[in-house]
Amino acid sequence: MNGKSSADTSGRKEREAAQRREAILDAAQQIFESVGYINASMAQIAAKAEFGVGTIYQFFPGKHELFSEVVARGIERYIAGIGEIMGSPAPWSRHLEAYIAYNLTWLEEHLDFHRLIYEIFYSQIPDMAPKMFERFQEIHEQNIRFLREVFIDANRERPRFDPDLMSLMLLGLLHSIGDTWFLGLLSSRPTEYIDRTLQLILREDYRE
Amino acid sequence: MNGKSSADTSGRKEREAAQRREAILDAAQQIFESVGYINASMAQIAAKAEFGVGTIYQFFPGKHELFSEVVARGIERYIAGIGEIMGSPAPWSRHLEAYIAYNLTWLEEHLDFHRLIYEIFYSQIPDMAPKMFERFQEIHEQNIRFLREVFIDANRERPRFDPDLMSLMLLGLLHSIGDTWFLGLLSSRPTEYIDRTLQLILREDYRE
DNA sequence: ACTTACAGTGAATGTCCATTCTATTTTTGA
DNA sequence: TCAAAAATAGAATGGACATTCACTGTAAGT
Repeated sequence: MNGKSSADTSGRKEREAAQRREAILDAAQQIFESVGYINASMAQIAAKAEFGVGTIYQFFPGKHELFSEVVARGIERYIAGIGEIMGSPAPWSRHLEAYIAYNLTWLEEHLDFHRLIYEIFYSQIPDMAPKMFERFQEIHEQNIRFLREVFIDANRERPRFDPDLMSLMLLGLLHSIGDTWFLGLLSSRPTEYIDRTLQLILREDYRE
Repeated sequence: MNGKSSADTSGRKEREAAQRREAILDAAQQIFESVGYINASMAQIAAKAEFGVGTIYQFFPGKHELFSEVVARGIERYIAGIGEIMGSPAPWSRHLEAYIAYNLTWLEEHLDFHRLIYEIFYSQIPDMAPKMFERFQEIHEQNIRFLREVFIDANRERPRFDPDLMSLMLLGLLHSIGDTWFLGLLSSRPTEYIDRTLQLILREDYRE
C-alpha cells in the first residue's frame, strides 16, 4: 500500500494516542476521586488533562464510559494484585496474612478510589448501574472464592471455620476498617491493623 | 385574645399541618428509596405526595433538607430500636443475639433505605455532606459503644475478645451480609443468618 | 510550497431540574 | 354572604452541565 518514500508513522501515532488516552484517564481519575462522580464535570477533567473538552470526546464517547474505564482500570490493578498473592503456592496461613495485608494497604493508599467505587455501588446512575453492578458481583464473587479456598484449606488441618461466613466476615471487617478510617474514627492507620486482624480471624484469645 | 364566638382552630391546624408534613416525608422516602437521591426530582415527590411542587417548599426549604429529614427520621427509628434492646437489663449473650437479630431484620426490611444512606455516605453532595457526615459518625460511634460494652461484659466471664476489633468485625459482617444480599449473591435471606452469625462471633467450632 | 487530512478547540446548544413567584382556590371569622 | 388570610398550584426562571459542531491550527505526503 505505502510507497517506500513515505515513512509509516501509524505505529508512533497510535502509541501517542494511547498515551494521551492514559493521560486523560489519569486526570479523570484524579477529578473523580477528589469530588466524586456526580460533581465531576467534563470541563474540570479536560482542564486537568490540559485538553479541550471536545478532545476528550475524541477518546471517549461520554462521561459514563470515561468513568467506567477509570473504574475498570483501577479494579483490574486491584484484582491483579490479589490474584498474584492467592495464585502463588503457599500455605493457607500465608495466603490469609498476605490477603489481609494487601487489602489494608490498598485501602490506605486508595481510600478515595474505594469511596468512588461505593458511590456508584450504592447510587443508581442511569445507564451505568447495570454494567457496574455486574462488575461488583464479579469482584465480590472473586474475593469470596479466594477466601473460601483459604478457610477450606485451614479446615483440612483442623475443622473449625465456616468458609462462607468467615469469608463474609473478613471482607466485612476490612470494609469496616475502611469506613471507620474514612469517618476519622480509627485510632491508627489501616495497615497497623494487619496483625490484630489476623489474630482475630485465627481466633487467638485476646490479651490486654 | 380570642372572643368566645371564634373557635380556636390553631391546634387542629397545626396537627393537620404536621400530618401533611409526615405525608410528604413518606412520599419523599418512597421516591428516594426507589430511585436514589440524585435521580429523585421534586416534581416526582410532589406527585407522589399529591401536592403541587410549590407546596412542598411550604414545608421544607429545599431538597437537601427534605432528604435530611427523611434520613433523620429513619435513623432515629433504627437507633431507638437498638437502644431499647441494648438498654434493657439482660446478660451480654442475650444482648448480642438481639443485636444481631435486630440488625439483620432491619436490613431485610429496609434494604432500600440502607442503600440510600450509603449513597450519601460515599458521595459528596455539596452542602449536605458535612451534616450527614457527623450523623454517620454518631451512628457508628453509638453502635461501636453498644458492642464494646457487650464484649467487655463477655470478657468478665472469660477474657477472650478484643472489644474494639470484635465490634468492627460484627458491624462489618452484618454490612457484608447486606451487600451480598443486595448483589443477589446471598443464598438465603439475611434473617436466616442470625444463628450462624451468633455462633461465628462466639467462635464455636464449625460442623458441617 | 501546497493541499489534504488530522487534531484540537471552546463557544453554542439543548436538556434537566431546583427553586421562585404569581395566580387561583380554599378556609376563616364576622 | 363576603372580604381577608392562608394554602395550594404549576408555569416560568435560571443555572448547571453533557454533548455537539463549526472553526483553527498542525502535521503528512507530494
